[in-house]
Amino acid sequence: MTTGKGRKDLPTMMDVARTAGVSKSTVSRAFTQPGMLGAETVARILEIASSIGYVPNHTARALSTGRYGNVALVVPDVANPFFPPLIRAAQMEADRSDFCVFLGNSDESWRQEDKLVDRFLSQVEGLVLCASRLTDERIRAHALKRPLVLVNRDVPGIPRVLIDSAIGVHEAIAHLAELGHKHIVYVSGPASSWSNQQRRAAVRLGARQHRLDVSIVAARVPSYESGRAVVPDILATGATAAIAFDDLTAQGIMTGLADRGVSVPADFSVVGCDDVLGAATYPSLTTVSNRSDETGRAAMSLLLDMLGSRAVGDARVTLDTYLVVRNTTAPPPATRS
Amino acid sequence: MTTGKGRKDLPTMMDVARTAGVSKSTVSRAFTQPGMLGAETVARILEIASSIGYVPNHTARALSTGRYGNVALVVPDVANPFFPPLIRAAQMEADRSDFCVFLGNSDESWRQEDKLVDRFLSQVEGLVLCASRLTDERIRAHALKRPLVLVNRDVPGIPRVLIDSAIGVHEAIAHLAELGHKHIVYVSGPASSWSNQQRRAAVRLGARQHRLDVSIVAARVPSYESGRAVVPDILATGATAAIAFDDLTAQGIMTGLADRGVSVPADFSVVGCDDVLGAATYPSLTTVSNRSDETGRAAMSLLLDMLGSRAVGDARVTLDTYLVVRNTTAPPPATRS
DNA sequence: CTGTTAGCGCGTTCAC
DNA sequence: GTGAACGCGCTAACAG
Repeated sequence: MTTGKGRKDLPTMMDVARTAGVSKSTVSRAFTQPGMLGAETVARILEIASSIGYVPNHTARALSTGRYGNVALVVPDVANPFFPPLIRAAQMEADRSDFCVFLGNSDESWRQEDKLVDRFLSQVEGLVLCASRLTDERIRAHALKRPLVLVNRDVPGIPRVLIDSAIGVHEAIAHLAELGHKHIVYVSGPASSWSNQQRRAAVRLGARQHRLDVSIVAARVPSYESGRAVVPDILATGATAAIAFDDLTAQGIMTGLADRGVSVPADFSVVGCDDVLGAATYPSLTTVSNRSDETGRAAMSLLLDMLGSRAVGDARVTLDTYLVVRNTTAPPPATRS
Repeated sequence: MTTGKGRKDLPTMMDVARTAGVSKSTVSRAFTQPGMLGAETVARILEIASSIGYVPNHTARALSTGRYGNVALVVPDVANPFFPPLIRAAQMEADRSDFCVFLGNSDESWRQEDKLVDRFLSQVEGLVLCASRLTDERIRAHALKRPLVLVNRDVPGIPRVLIDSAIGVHEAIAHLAELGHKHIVYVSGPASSWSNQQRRAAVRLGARQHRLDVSIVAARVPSYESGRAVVPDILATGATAAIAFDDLTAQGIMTGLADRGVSVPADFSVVGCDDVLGAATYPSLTTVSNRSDETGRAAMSLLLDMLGSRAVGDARVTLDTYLVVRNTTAPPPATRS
């Protein structure tokens, strides 16, 4: 049925065809295969088109070609400073190939993420899932329907780009050990987060190598508030240094510490992850680097390659990290140890 | 024609219909008007559908109904910390009404923005343009085709939601005047930015009221680097305080000042705008508040209202601001004035 | 080089 | 309560 009367309808190919005295096909070709038409014909059609404000209907084109010209990008939290640079880079990379990008915010929930993916599936050619909270099975199921690229999530068989924070975390442990710390705490992030699992494992391994005691304190959601909230738990462990899941959490921890009169780094050392705050905090935060923009670009680029049917097999891109030493780490207080 | 052989095709309504022994229409109704069907029929169909992974094709539905179920959100720079909370809020508001949202990054370029809008037009029901860099005419032209909501851009006749930073800026001027400053400088943002024009005007007006000298220094793009780069120009004016277009610029200025051994706030006062950094900087930044998340939610909500054809006329929502005094402002050095 | 035809997947009148 | 037929705007065969 028609779209109704009151609605403002865009001019269609037919409108252009009529006022140009040609058939729809000709108009169509003027836009998709100009080489097949007379140069003047093309010019005239494009002229008329723009004069009446005609723009090819993306949707109708998609339906008939199966090429949607859209991709989807799903993240757990747009407002988490880790993601905006990634989103931006991915967006611009997609744009270079004239793709439109849907943005989804899963709000750290797998249900929401699953819903979004289903909604996107029928109007995109492929998707990038960042730090997906879905189960491996769901991811595989979705990947069966559309090309899929994962970011910071390691599912064998699914193309993925991973920020290998293990290296940076190892450096952080070594750094703390060298400073003389004997007992550290890892403040974890979301349980379903691959990055969190990787970092936790790296902390455990590094601690063993350097013969450090390590406690784990859980901050479910990576945020300033979470970090601030778990400070009592952190202090209760008796550790002299903390490695946080991310910078946001670390920043919250610093505030919580300050609230309790514990000064950083004199009384307690803090290390973040992701380097999203730059040197903005005071003291400036020692943290593990990241390259979220490169990650976003790489993931989108990989996806576009897949769409170009250039087979990509079981791609597994890895970006490594390093420790950025600033001013929140120092030897433990002399009274301790 | 068909989408080809090699392509992975989603299950269609027809597939569900066949394995359920009913017609396509019935399947369609099961999803859109369950009330018209037998309760058991509906259940069985939905069951089968999800078992074979069928999801209604958004695109085909859009084509036949004219309701795309999509909206677009365009911002100048996703990575500018002002926007992520806005994007997030807008995204979630749209999601509450089951809308998918396209994200566009205009990269501070009107050409890019125009291109994006055209690409979006034929697959969305409406759009939100944030801090648009387009001319009034272009905006009006686009608004003719699709419901449009502006953020921080004031075009009469087009629904818009504005953060009225004038109030906060006035407070900032009063604050500086009270501290004893006689000469201040406004570090401007993008020329085509409504917010920038508004802030500049507010600075001018406030300065006149308080009998302050005011110089203008231009930082084309709002960023850390820009702020840092214009510090020589700022110092050259002989002013004792600066109001920056935004927090990013302010942060850059603080760094540039530190590079030259000018200490804040003892030697020089700095005020930001947007309060995106929280108290993360050191000294913590005195700034003008913003409510970017509310703005995002309000804009999207307004757009959805328009789509629900609840006429909205010439809406002009305003969110006011106030000065957040922290630690980058103090009396000017005694040696001066 | 250009016009004609069929059909992408779905929603929706109509009949049954 | 359910099935058949048409059309949304466009592209891709097929003629000419």
